[in-house]
Amino acid sequence: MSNPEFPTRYEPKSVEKKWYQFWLDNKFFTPDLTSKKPRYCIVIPPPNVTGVLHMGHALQDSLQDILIRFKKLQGYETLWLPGTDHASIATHNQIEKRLAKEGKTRFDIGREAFLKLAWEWKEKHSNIILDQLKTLGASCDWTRLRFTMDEQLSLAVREAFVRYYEKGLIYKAYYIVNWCPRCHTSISDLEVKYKEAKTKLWYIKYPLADSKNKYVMVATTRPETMLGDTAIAVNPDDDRYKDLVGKKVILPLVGRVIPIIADVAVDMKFGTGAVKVTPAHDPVDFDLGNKHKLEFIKVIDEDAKITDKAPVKYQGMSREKSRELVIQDLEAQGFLEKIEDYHHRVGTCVRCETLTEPMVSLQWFLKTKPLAGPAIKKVEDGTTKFYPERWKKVYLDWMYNLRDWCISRQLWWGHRIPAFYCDDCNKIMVKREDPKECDACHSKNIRQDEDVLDTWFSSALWPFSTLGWPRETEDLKQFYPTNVLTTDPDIIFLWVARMIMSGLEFMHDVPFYKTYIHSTVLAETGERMSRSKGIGIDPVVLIDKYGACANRFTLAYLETESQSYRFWEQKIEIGRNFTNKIWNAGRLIAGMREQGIESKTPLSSITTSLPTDHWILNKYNETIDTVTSALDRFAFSVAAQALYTFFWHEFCDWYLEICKIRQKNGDQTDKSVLDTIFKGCIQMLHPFMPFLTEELWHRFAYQPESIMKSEWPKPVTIDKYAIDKIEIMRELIVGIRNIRSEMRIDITKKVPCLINTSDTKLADFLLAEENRKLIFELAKVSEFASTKKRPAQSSIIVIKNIECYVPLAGLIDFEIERTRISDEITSIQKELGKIEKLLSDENFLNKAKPTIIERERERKEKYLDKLNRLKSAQEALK
RNA sequence: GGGCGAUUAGCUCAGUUGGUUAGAGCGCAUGCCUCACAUGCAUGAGGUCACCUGUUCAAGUCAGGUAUCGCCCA
Repeated sequence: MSNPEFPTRYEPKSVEKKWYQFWLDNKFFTPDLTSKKPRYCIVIPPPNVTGVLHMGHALQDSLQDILIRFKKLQGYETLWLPGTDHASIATHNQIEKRLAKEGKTRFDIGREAFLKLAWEWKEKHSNIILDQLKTLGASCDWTRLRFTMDEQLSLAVREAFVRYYEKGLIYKAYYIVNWCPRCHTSISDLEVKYKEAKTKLWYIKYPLADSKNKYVMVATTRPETMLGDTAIAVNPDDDRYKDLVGKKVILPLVGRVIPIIADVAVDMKFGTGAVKVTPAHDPVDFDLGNKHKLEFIKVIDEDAKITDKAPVKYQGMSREKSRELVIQDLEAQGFLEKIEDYHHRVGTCVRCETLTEPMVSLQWFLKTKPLAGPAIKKVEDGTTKFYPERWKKVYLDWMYNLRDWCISRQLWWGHRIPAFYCDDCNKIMVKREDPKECDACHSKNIRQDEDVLDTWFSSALWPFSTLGWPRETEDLKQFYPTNVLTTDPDIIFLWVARMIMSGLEFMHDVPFYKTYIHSTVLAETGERMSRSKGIGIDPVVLIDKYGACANRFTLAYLETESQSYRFWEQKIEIGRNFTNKIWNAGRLIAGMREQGIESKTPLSSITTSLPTDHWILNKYNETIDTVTSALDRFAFSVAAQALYTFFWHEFCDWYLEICKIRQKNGDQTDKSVLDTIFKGCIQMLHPFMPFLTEELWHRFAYQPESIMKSEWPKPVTIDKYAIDKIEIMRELIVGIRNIRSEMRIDITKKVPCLINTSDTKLADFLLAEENRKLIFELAKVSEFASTKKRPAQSSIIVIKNIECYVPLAGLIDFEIERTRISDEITSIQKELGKIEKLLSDENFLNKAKPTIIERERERKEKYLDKLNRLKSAQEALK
């Protein structure tokens, strides 16, 4: 059949743009706030505004779209709220890179000019990823598109900051933070990645102040920081050093006299058991410094250079250079005992991989303890749940050990901290509106804090700031709390935890009831995909090449509870071939319709009396149940596979073949069965394949005007009386095909076939005209009749209580037939052996459930019967 | 060091509450361009479920341990 209107291959390019525009034009993505339907809402995890789509987005957003479209069909008023975040550091880096090309830094051009450039950059790039989401088919409500630096969302950030501050949860303090000398800002603990590094362990002698020929030896991986040492620490239980605690040593190269302190935090097994303490440059030492009231001497500055607090000769040197010189000097002066190879983990900036520098710095912090309590409780008590459940523990473990969050960044792109300082009286004001003068002394000499907030501070408000908070909007009333958040494991701490905390703080309710953590898509090698390393594939290319539907379906088909899966281009053939299969089934059915298939859908009750119709409808009903319950528990792979198997291997391979035969024979059937199933399938496939299914919906002129507006299919009432018999018929057909194949019987040559059974109802059923015709065609059979005796020179098939003979004098290779039968006897005997062992075991008979015992007895009967028949067939062949 | 995953067919992976001969896709073999589809159809081969020890009438499935790989946290 060649029909230019319905080509033999599904061509996604020709339909995708059209339908996306159609959905937009009809505002199908925008919820009707006046409807009576229950609400279902997802807020998108906002991608970076200047980013591009990667495989992780493709998966994550496909899954969200599947959920939204599924719930919409199920009768919910849905909202998928899209948006982007400003990605403070990432965007900053981009702009700075451009400036660097002109030989400039941001400080050369100043804050205003820098922000102008950043906004230009944002405007230029913000549409890229959004347009890519559209090609994926994302049914986001673009009329509600949000950006974290929108006026409204910025207002929310400011409101949140002020409220936290007024409650005493935000404070400014000197504290040890992670500093990136290249990004030139503090970063949070979560933004530091620890990497394995091969380095040395230097052993340095610190002479005792009261007896200079005695010394304490310490081991360190960072000798240059010794310039800022203010103590030596040992474990109080360490017998080696008990006598020394309380004494003083002289810091080599510097000459400072520093104490030896005892603290349980010291690991006796590390190095010599004595460690140097640099409170200004190490988190553990920082705590020690506070506890033991040590001096904090900052010897490394924001550029990672040695400060003027160190001896003059080292000042202004880089970390690396000063290390070399310190070692050289220590050795020259006899303080260096030895050097060992060592590997440990060093902190690097997630953005630029520069070694981070722990340092004491004046920053803004959010107290997390008071916020964490309720956020822990809501997860412990199941108000908000993680899927798969194991992530709950990951969340809780982190929450139990939460440290205060450093929220200030020494950057310009972002939400500027609404704190104002009076230069005359030093008052700090944190306000919703910019103040004109100092509250205390009325001086006009006031200035705003230079720093901006961590991007995640605004992201933490996302589930409600996007809905209008702090205003009490209709959106907020209708869609908060949202239903589910879908994201990847990395984001649990960065975002999920913080959203739950701020949601509870400001909205007094969780931001979402369910958190689905999806798999990580890895490259073929099992490595994480990375654009910069050239590992992995670009979803944009895949969508262009194979279409969005193939891409989405494949990703969902592979999405199990596993923590990751490998993906490479060839895998998309699963989806590509399936889209084509659906398309072609559509072509076939369209052709049948032209020849008189009427659409009587929806079917409330089926009028067909054909057993094969009831058989396929039964499978169809099961598929509806499987898909519905799977999607409700985020079992995407289960849902996709159920649809795949039913549509391809049951509906196409069997039912459509049956329909073709009926049509060929000119038989009248209730064609609405065909239509019901096809329609229901494309509806269930719609969340996975929105474009293809909308295209078919229109080609079949189904109602209503869009598949998006239709209702999720419901099971059809059927009669199961003949389902077992159909299964026997299928086994029979497969059996005959097997014989034909093994005996190398040409496809054009039809074979005669005889059945022998004591079950007269079954015999009548199979011999009934409508079924006989099916067997004729599907198994290429010439005659089909009943017999009581096995003909000579025939091949045999034994199924339950029926056997079937294929008499083929001259065509059967008896050697093959003998092998075939003896192989089957062997496998049955093996199985029978297991069953008999079970049934003769008294423990089994006493302890197993009666239904299990009964089943085993039935199986034994069945196999024994089959075995006897095969044995007599074997005899006959001798 | 702690936590969490993974280990099932040549490859990539499924296997709910322990209980019919452990499944799929790809690949492979054989035969087919059969008037929806060769991105297809039919048939088939292929697995001591990583290893050890337990629990149980019964373990791929539960418990403990070992090995290898991966992710996260310190």
